[in-house]
Amino acid sequence: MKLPKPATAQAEKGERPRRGTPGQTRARIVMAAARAFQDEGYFGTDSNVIARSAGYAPGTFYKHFVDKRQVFLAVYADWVTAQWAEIAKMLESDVGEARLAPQLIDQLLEHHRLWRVFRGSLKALIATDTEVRKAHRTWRRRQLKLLSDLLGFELSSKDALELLLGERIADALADGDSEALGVPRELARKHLVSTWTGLLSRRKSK
Amino acid sequence: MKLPKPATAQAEKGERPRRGTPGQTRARIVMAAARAFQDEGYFGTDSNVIARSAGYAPGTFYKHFVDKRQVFLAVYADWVTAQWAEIAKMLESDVGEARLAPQLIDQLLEHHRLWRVFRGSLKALIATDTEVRKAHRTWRRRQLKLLSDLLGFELSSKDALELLLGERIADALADGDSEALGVPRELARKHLVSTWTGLLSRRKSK
Amino acid sequence: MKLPKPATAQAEKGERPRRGTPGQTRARIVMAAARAFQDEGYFGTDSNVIARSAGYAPGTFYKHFVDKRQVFLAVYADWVTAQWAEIAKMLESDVGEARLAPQLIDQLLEHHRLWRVFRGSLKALIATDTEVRKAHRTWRRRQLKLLSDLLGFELSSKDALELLLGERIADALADGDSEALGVPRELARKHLVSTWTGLLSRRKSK
Amino acid sequence: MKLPKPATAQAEKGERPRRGTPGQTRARIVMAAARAFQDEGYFGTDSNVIARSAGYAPGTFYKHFVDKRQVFLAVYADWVTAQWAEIAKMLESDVGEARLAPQLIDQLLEHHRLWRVFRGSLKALIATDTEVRKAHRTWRRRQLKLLSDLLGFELSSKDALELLLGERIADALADGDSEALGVPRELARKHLVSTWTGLLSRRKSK
DNA sequence: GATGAATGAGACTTCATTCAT
DNA sequence: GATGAATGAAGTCTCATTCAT
Repeated sequence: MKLPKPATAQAEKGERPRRGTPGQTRARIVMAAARAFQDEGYFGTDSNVIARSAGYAPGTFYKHFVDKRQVFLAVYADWVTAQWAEIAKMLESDVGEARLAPQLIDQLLEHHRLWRVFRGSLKALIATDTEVRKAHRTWRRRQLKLLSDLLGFELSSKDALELLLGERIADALADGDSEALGVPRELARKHLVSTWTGLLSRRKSK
Repeated sequence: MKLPKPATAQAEKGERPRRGTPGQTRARIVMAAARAFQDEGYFGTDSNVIARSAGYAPGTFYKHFVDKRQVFLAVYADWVTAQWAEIAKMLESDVGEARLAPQLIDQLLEHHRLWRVFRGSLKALIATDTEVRKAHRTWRRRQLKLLSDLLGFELSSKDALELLLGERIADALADGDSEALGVPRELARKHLVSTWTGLLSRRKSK
Repeated sequence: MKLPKPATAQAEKGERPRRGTPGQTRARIVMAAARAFQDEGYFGTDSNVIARSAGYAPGTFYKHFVDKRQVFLAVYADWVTAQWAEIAKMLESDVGEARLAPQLIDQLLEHHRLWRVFRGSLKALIATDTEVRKAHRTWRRRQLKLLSDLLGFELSSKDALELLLGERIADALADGDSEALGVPRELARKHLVSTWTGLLSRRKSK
Repeated sequence: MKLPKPATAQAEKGERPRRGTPGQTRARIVMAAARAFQDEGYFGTDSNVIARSAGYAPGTFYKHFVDKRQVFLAVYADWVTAQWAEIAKMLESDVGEARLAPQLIDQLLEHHRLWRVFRGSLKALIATDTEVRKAHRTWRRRQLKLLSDLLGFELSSKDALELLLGERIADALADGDSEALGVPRELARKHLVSTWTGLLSRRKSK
């Protein structure tokens, strides 16, 4: 199973618009939206700001997305896609077995740290917005499938639980929740590393 | 250490408003807000609706809360308080050791299920709103302290991590995230029960 | 059968707002809307303009009408109501039989002249908007009933046809359509007068 | 006097666009606009939709019409032209005198029924838009002239009034207004037929 | 002649908040 | 303490129109 390239790949950064292809424009808007959602949260920005900060007029936004929620879904798709692209790359590289799990975890943590605010909005939307919830479940299933493919074996429901926990811990570390409880970052990190070490040790040749 | 009574305790249900004590009015508004936040989420309701559904005029809302965020904080406080009151009660009751952990966990899960949407909003606000974030951290510390008191021993950071995980799993179960990953509810529940069984077994007489 | 008083009756003209009763505010907005619809047509104004010209902020408009269409319906109701109030008054006055029909017709023509643009919008909305169409039909039935009551006999379908024609001629005169065809205003007027003379002659004592 | 052929005559149906003569393109856009105006009304469609549904890009629309109002005028012209072409054809055919009037009326009614929504928009625009009003009056005069030509005698202003009434009745039937008043369709139709029978009986040989 | 991406003013509507009563 | 009418800034979205290709 292959995840699509993040749409933003098409938007050469630093570029200004003025009559681009729909794909580029869309990608620039998604990038701007990602930034905005991360800076102010979904409920803290608006489509006009997103369009302008991508270098476009408000109307352009709605030529590419039927409503605000749709950019959110697009950003979400990019987020998942980008993360799994990195994971896949690491798994396919020839980093020594011992160093692989820490590396994966560090990238997981970093990713969640960078997208902390976005993920806050995501949680709120999953709870209220049916369409976002549906998208979220779909991504879940795909992630599981993808990881099975990458590891070369079927994941048990125990594995899936560990995966889920991993993500939640990453979130907790990202928003400083664990520190508030006096859990040292390193402890949490170790927990994650050991979980994944187990997972990775079982993988088939590649 | 003692957590305050949930403010809503003051609002005898079924009561109609009209010139109550400030405390009663406030409590009624908090209750109405809780319902609204749970039904539509923080970003899906408005202060006028909350006031009206509590039986008051919009202005009354602002006599008791300087802004919308403050009711949210009040609801949050109630939420934490109510949950810990239940936990404390269970720990203080003489339920047999063996049945205590499952009972605690079931109440935890139920609590998160009932407040799923509210917790979605909470996540979003923690990520964007400094004041909510601060409140969240304060509650965290108090929870830890409270549990120590209840159990009669100092919690290690490992314990704290387990606690954190427990909450996150409860959230995951509440919003159906685990099902999407094919994790049977029972598996997750068992994980929680075993964690808490360990915790409880170490407690000092009371 | 009695038609309700036009809501605008409540709005003492020339008055400025600042905390009125809902009824007064609503009435002022309806009056402003009527003016706006008459000056620029339904599609030529907007709710903000209407609110401002009634002396209110945009939000106030939506406290009284769920959307723009609803003011239109309110203006429409006022229009019909006002016209029939005048008709009823004339029929109940003791103007000599001979002078009654001309007087009625002149008021009909004047009324349509004054509301020419509004009636244009009405036609467009009847054709496109289900809710307006429904309202229109309801008013139709009430008008017929009311006239029967006023005249003291049941109207035949032939009478109803004449009524309909009368209104359409009034419209045609109002928008200058008859002049364009070289139909002298007086000719059309006479036609109407003779129709109504017949109608009136049959009425029961009262 | 001769009315121009409806422009749409140039657009062979079923044809796809792409580099046609200006006339064909224009005609296709007019056809698409007619459909749109009839389906959603003038205020319910937009120029982009019209262009696309004619098979062109938005820009093409503005190559052929300086603004939205101009297509409306073109559709209007087509509407009148098409109707009078049919009337002329009937008058020139050798249908028996007795069957001519009913046939004319039925086509009149059908025509108005088919264009009900369009005519609603027309009414609104006549009331608000000077240019449309001017066009309307011009058409009126031409219709009168044309009918004189076809009948072979000068129409009196009484005749013109009957004509006007006929059209208004056709409108009333088309939008169900007469039914709402309990006027049976057949009654209205008979009224029209008898008017036209009179008119036709006076015509000079041809 | 045709394209279609882009525009931006502006319409509709919402909602947190105020304040005179 | 309570009211609720009023506010107005701001957000979502539309659409007639332009213009570089």
